[in-house]
Amino acid sequence: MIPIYRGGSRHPQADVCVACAVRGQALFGALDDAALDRIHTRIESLDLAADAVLYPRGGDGTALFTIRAGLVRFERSTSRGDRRIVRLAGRGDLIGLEALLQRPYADDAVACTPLQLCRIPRALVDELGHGESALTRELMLRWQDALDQSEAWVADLATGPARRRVLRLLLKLSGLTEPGVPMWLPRREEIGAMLDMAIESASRLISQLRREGVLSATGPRSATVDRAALQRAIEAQDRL
Amino acid sequence: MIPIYRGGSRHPQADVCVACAVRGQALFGALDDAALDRIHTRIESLDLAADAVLYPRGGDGTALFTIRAGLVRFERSTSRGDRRIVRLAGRGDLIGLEALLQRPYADDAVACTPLQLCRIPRALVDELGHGESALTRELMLRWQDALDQSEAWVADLATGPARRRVLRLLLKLSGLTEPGVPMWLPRREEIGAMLDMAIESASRLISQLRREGVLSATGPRSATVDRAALQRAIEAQDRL
DNA sequence: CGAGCCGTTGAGGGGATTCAAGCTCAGTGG
DNA sequence: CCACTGAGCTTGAATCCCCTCAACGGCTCG
Repeated sequence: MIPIYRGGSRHPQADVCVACAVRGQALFGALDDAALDRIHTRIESLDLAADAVLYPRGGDGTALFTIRAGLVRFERSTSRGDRRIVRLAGRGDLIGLEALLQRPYADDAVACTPLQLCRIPRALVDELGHGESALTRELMLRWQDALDQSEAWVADLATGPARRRVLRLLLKLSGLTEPGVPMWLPRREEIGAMLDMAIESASRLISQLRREGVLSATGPRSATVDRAALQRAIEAQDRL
Repeated sequence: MIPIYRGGSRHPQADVCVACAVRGQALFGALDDAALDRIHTRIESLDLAADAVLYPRGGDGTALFTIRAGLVRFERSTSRGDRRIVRLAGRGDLIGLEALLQRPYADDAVACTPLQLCRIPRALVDELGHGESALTRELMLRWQDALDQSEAWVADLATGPARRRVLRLLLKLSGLTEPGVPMWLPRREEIGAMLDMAIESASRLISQLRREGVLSATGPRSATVDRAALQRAIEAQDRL
């Protein structure tokens, strides 16, 4: 586990940051240890249970968050009243960027799995941002990544017949999972909200893929996928 | 029209920029006239015909663009080989932001209508960006807007039955049109690529809406919508 | 043990696709 | 001048995919 205390003179959070597994890919990865030392007191670690709401759409953004472990989904409710999941974020992603612009959060952010986060106050980034062009560039990268993810969502998960969409969702989910550990398998209702289909359709397709050996459940909300079989299934699907 | 020459000492493009109708909402809107004077020689005006490709996905981004007039669509091709329109941009929008990150363009950008653009070299923004925190903030705003648009696309245009998606597309298109002028009406094949439906379905629904009086064609690729009737139709649709 | 949530499966109906034909219109060349 | 062509749009008919409605089983929890 992460050591909580090490050098007596340093703030515990500084050590946590230095040892952090995602630091290399996180926002402050560009900063050196000395800079980290200056900011550690402002960043707080945060744990959330699955299905907990990290922030609501419209809530005023006073902080952004780095995902150290787990999966977050972004939801909106449609004019019809039902919710639609519009994007996912995983380990290393920086979310809630709207906060930097003094804007309300654009989506509900909800934990898919148990979450480990770092909470970064808006003011902290503002302070560091002055003149710190490496940090600015890092921020823009995050924005572009999020945009890219969202557009890919349209092209991959909102296109084609139901079976194709489920297959591509499994591909994306398995990509968001570190090798070895089983993949997060959404509830049927959640698959429906991601792919715009009825829960019965989601259930039928997941069951079918289990029978085909593409998928096998390891728990109520987790599974392992046969990557090769999945790839074959997608190609077969696209050939039609 | 825009005056091309005014003060003898200034570069013609400077006058164009000062007089530009979208300057208030454009990237360099934050800059004053003096600053504009320094950069005008680097920005060039650009006109494109409908259906022309502004830049291709994967092309290396050496410039970004401000839309002065017209509509741009962003396309990707799916693994199945067919294309999918994932987002639209209109007047005042800044596009091709990836260029700032020395990244290849993420989508094909194609003109929906005749376009008037300003081409902004990447290097220019880089230079101005040093210390210029107002510009940086402006950039981040653009990024967040694009992300928001993309997520709204999922929630609005990729959700629900075909009729609902067509209605919401008309709503979005009419919102991107300045009042008075007729709205751009996509080809049926383009509607299909935006809403993931067959061209026959798109045709049937457009025809039906025309019969209902929501829509009336003013040309082969333009139409006017009855905003009130459209709103009523959407609400009726959502009530089901 | 009953209540409630979640997942599964079946039956039936409806909406969207597919296949097909015919239409208008612009451009081309006899 | 006008048939010829091809692209885009429309409409019909048949098919099929997916939704809806429904019933049922496993599971947790009060």
